[in-house]
Amino acid sequence: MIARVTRAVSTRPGHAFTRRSSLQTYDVATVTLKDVAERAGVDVSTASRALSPDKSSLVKATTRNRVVAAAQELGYRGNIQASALRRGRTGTVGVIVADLGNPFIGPVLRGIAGTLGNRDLLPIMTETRDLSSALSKVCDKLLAQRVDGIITTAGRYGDRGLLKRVAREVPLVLAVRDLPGSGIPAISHDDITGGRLAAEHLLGLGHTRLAQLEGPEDIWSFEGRAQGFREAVHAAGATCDDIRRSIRLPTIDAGRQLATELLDRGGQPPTAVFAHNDTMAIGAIATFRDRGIQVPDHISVVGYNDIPLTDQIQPPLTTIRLPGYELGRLAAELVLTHIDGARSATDRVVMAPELIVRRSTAAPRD
Amino acid sequence: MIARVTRAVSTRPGHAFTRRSSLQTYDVATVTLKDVAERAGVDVSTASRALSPDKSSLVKATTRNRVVAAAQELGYRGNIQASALRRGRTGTVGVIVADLGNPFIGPVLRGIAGTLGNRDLLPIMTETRDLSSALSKVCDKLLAQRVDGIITTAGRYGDRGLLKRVAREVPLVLAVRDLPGSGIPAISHDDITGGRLAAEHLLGLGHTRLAQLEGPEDIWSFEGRAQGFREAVHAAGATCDDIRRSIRLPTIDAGRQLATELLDRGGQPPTAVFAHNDTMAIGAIATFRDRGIQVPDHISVVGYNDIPLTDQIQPPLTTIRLPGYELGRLAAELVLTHIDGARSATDRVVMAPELIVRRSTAAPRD
DNA sequence: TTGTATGCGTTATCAT
DNA sequence: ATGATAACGCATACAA
Repeated sequence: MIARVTRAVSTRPGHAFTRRSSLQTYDVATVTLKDVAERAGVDVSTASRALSPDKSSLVKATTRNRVVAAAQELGYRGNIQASALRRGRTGTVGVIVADLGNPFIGPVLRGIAGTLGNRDLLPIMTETRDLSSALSKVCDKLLAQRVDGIITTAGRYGDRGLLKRVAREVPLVLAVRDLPGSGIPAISHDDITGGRLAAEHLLGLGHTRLAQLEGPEDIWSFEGRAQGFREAVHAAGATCDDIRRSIRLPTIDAGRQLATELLDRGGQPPTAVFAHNDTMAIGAIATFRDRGIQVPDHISVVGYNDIPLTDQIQPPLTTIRLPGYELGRLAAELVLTHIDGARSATDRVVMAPELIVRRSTAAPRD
Repeated sequence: MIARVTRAVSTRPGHAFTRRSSLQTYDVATVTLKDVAERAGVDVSTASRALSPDKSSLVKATTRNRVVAAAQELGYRGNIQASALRRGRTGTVGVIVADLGNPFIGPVLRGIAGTLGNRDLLPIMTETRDLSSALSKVCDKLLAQRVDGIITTAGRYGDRGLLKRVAREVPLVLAVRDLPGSGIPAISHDDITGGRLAAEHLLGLGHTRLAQLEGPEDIWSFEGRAQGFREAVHAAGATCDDIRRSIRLPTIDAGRQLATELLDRGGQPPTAVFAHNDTMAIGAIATFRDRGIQVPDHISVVGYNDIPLTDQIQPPLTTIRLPGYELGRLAAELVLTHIDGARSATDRVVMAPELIVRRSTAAPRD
C-alpha cells in the first residue's frame, strides 16, 4: 500500500524512511505519483495529466476517476518540490517586512496571505529589522528558494540597487514604502498628502508653532510625510520644527527619544506635534505625560497609520489612516499578475490617506 | 557565461527563459552547478562537494578555492528545490497562526523567524482565523510543500485528531496553545497559574464579586485560565460569574460583546473582571466607559498576554505577561531538534506567567 | 486517449 | 582527491 514498503532502498533520500527520534516516529511514507499510477493501472504520465487541473480534460473521464480514486485512497499529496523543479514554479512568494513587532504589519500580512491563499500560493516570511545587511541576506535566501515573487515593505533608499537587481530576477512588488524612480511596481500610499492632512488639521485648529518627529531617514514613506507636512505648515506662514535623528526603527522608544529632544531643545515649545507613525506618537505622549504636559491641553499630537488600539489609548489618537489590509491585498494581487506574466495596467497604486480625528488634538490654549 | 545561452532548449522549464511581461523583463539566467563546475574545470560532483559546508573538507583546498571563486563569479545560487528533491529536506518550516491581527503574535513570529534564520531555515506563514476547516487545508498545503517541520499556535481540541495525524508525518510543535494528552511536543504557558494569579490579585484587593470574560471554547489556553481563575475565586469563598458565549476569535469586539452581556445580565454587577486576553480587556473597558462605568473606580479589569501598548492605554492595563518572543524562540528550537532527529529532553515546556500590576485594578469602593 | 522517454539541478554511491 | 552515474518525483514533447 505504501511506497516505502514496495521499493528498493539504494540512494533513497533520508526523509522517506520511517524515522525515529526520542519518542516520536515519523511515517513519511511518501506516496508518489508512481504509486497512484500503479494502483490505477495507468502510466505516471496519465496519472499526472489526470490530476493536473488544466490537463485533466485530456484524459478520459473513466480513467480520470480511477486515478483520482487511487490518489484519494493512498492519500497522495503531490510533491511540490519535484513539481517546482520540473516546471520552474514553487508556489511560494517571499514576504519581507521590516519589523514584525509593529502592529501595523498584521493587517498587511493578512491581506497578503489571504490573497495568495486564494491562488494556492504560500508566503515565506522574513524580517529585516530595517537593516540593509539583513535585507541583502534575506533576498539571497528567497532567491535560492526560488520563490515565484517577492513583496517587500522594507526598502530604504540605500537598498535601491539591491532591489533593482532582485527585480530583474523575479517579480518584485514594493508595499507601503515606495522607491521613487526605481521603476519597481509599488502599492503605496500618498504620504505627502497624508503629511499635508495632518498639517492642515493642526493649522485649522489654530496652531502656529508646530513640530514633527521624523521617522528613519532614507525611507520614502517618512520623507513624504515630512515633506507634505513641512510644506503645508510653511505655506500657512507657521513654523515647523523638524526633529530628526538617526533612529533605526520608528518605535515607541524612538518616539520618546525624539520627544525628549524636542523638549530639551529650549526655546518656546510647539503647541502641536506630528509623529510619523502611531507608535512614535504613543511614545511621545508618554514622554509628555511624564513631564507633566497634557495632551491635548498643552500640546496636540497627530500620529500615522491608525494601527489597532489607537482608538483605545488615552487620549484616543488623531491619526492618518493607512489601510493595511487593503494595501497587502493589492500588493499580493499585483505580484500575482506579474507572476502570471500578464501585463498590469496598474503597476503603481497610490492609496489615499484619510484623516481620523480623535481626542489627541485640540485648539491651542493661549 | 550564462546557462541559458549555452544550452539547448528542448523541454526547459518556463522560468529559465528571459520572460517579458508588460514592462518588466526577467533575466532568470539560472546558473547551475554544472556551469560552476565547467568554469572551475571540475566535475559537478566535485563542485557539489566543494560547496557543501560539511563535505567541503573532502576536496583539496586549491580546487575548492577554484570552485568557490567560479561560483562567486557566476553568482551561483544553489537550487533549493533540486536539493530538496534529492535530500528530502526543504529548509522550510510551516508556521500556523490563528490571527495575524492579534498584536500578541508579532513577538512570537519574531522569535520563530529569528531562531529558524540562525539555522538557515525559512518560515512559511499561514493563518487560520481559528477555523478548523482552514487548519486542515493549511496543513495539507504545508505537507505538500514538504516543510521540514510545523509550528502551530492554532490548535483547538477539535483539531486533535488532525494534528496527531500531521505529527506522524512531520515534526510538529504546539506553541502557546497546548493540546493536553495529545503527546505532541508543546511550548506553552501555565494558564492555570496565570488565571490563579489574576484571581489572587483581585481577591487580595478585597473583591468578592468577580467575573470572567472567557475566550473561545475548545482552546486549552482559555480553559486553563478559566479554571485557574474560577478555582482560586471559589477557594476564597468569593463568587465568580463566568461569561461564555461562542465567540470565535478573542478580539476587542468579542470583549465588548461579553462585557455588554455581563452588564445586561441584571443583578449586582461584579466589582472586578478577568478578561482572557488583553484585546478582550480593552474591548470591555471601552464598553464600560460607554456605559459610564469607571475603571478601576467602579470595576477592576485584568487582561492577559501583556501585548505591546497595554501599558499605554488608559488606564494602563493590569495583566498577566506571556513572553511571546521567548516562547516563539523555544518553539523553533524544539522543532529544530526534532528535525535533526535528535532526542529532546524537553518536549514540553511550560513557561511561568507573571502578574504585571498597572492601573486598571484597585480595591473595590464600598 | 494513452504510453514512452527525457530532463529539471542536485547529491550520494561507487569506482578510480 | 576526484569523476561517472543514477536517482529524487514530476511534467511535457512526441509517438502510438
